[in-house]
Amino acid sequence: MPDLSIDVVAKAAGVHRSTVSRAFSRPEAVKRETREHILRVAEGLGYTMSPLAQALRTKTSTFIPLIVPDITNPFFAELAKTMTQAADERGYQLLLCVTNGDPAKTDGYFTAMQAMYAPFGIVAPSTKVDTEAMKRFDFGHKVVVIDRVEGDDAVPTVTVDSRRGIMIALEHLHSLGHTSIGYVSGIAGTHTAQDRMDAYLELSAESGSAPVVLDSGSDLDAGTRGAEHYLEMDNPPTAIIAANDMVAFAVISALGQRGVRVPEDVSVIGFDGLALGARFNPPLTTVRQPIADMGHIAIELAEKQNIDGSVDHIVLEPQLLVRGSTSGPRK
Amino acid sequence: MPDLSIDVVAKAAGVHRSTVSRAFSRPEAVKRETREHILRVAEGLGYTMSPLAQALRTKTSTFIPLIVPDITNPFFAELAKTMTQAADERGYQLLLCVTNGDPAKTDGYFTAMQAMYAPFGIVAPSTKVDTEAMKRFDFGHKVVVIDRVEGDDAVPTVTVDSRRGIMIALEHLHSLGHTSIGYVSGIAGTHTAQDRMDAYLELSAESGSAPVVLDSGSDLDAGTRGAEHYLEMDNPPTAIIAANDMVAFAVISALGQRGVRVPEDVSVIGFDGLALGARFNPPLTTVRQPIADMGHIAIELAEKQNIDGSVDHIVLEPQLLVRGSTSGPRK
DNA sequence: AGTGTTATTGCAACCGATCTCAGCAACCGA
DNA sequence: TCGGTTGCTGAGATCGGTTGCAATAACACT
Repeated sequence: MPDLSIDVVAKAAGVHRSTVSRAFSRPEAVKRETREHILRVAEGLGYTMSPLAQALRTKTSTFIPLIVPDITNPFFAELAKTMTQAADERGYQLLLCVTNGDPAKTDGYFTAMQAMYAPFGIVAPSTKVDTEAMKRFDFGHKVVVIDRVEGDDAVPTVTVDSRRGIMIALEHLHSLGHTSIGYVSGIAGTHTAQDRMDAYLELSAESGSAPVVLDSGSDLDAGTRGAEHYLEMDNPPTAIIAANDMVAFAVISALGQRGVRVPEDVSVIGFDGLALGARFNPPLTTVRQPIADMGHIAIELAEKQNIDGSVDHIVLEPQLLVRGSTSGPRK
Repeated sequence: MPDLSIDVVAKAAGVHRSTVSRAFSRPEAVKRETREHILRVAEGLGYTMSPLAQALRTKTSTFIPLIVPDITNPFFAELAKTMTQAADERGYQLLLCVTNGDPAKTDGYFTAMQAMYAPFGIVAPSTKVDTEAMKRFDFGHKVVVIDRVEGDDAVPTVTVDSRRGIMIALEHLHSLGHTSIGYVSGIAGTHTAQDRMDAYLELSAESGSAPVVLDSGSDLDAGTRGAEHYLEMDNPPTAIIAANDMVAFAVISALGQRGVRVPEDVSVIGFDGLALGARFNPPLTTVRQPIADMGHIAIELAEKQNIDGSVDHIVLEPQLLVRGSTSGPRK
């Protein structure tokens, strides 16, 4: 395959470069026969335009970066999946950027994005810090964030209603007959995590029962710690709300290792609605976030902003997803 | 931030473009003072070179595509994670490409890669088909595959020794006292899946016990089907080897829903060594693949090939990772 | 026939780098 | 002092496209 530039196609079709260019990117500007002829020739040669050259010249590309802290976390993986799809439905090419929670890397990715003329970017932040970094770039105003953002209405966001989600979980548990419901938080840092926790505290108090936050630290072993705390209690709650599905998995696993059964001994409900939850043991009851919608909406918001400058803040409704990890309280 | 091209830096530093260029990409070719001066000026302006322009001119970029069928599968997620790291340790930028098993998409990605002057690519194939697609590109000879490849020694590969892995699993189970050991296969299509199955069949026969392949179909519900098959048997095996961790999860989950306990009633061992397995209920005993090594090695192989044209086939050793899903046979 | 539009296409500069080649100054030995 | 290196820098073409502008063709109308 010798280098296939626009010029060779032009020559082969007997027209000028610019005509070939137009045939591809501004079809209405070239006579139909000519265009069809060019396209046919190009096809025959197996020619495609160089996105690099295009980006360089037009100062805008179809690369759209998705910045996530950890692709290993199934939530982000599912997000990435739906976003890749949403992206190339619209002719974009998603670039996955994994920061591992390193703000320096976030910064690096931002400058890289700018250099690549990305029309916009999507950020699923690990910590509030990331959104700070964001603001240091004028690029910052072409980013949509999958989290709540504080004190900056200029950036579009899409989130799920945390309070509503916790409420749903609580209601589900109440309806099952639980009155003592604990909470295990996830990794702190995001507004979302904060919101869920706050919601739990508030709603719990409102319903008259004292909130029981199981010690969970702020690291990956939140689940384990929470489980230990549970075991040490004289009067442990009969149900546990986990800040997210991963934490729920960890809690159930840790509990299981100590001989505590779910849902027989305690009910556990997660928050996320990961597909993985269906294959957990037991299948995880959880508050489902419409992840696929989030992905699509994020891209729509970005495009919308790019066109008319509008900045929306979409809040989606979570849903209860009952599987096997909750049941009536023991005894 | 007005456009920051090499020319503005040149002007600001009072030198010619080409000197700035050299200051960055061929430091030894420019006088030290000059270089330092330029670098300082550039720094002050917050200038970085445009990877696009560079790629266009040099016909080689630092984008390296990682093509996976499904990022939602934790195995690929972990691979992606270690590869991003390995990549940017070496100054590359990993582009995650998700095919969802669609060969057409694989094709599309390949041409995109070529267009972006990727120096090489990494493919973790979902099916044998993908590697076919690969060969249609001259790019094909700058790809390393994370799987075995048949009939084409020209492409570097890195895999883990399937046979050895199954052997390890079998030995572990035997040493625990199991004699009747079943197998649940994963999604068919990759050589790896095939190899594991073959190894099971062979080794099982060699050890004198009749192989018991639990019906698992070829789709996502392999685990469920396997579990059902297990339940229907008059004399079910006392232990099960799952083709990979995800299948193991599904099997345990399905079994659990039917009241069968792991490892009390049946032992289950997986294959992969996913981090997630540690948080499963029970924590999954498994044959661990050195995923991180695979990522690094894949990149090394690619670089090596690019330099001296050598094509290696690395086969890594798997390890036993004992957690909680295996124990002695019941009764 | 003369002139004004409109539809197409060609020309050439430009995007932000790289790289070959040539120019020039300093340095070396004879 | 002069030819020969060597070291460093500038010129300018080039990578693969895009796009404003000019040129030409085609068609309509008076």
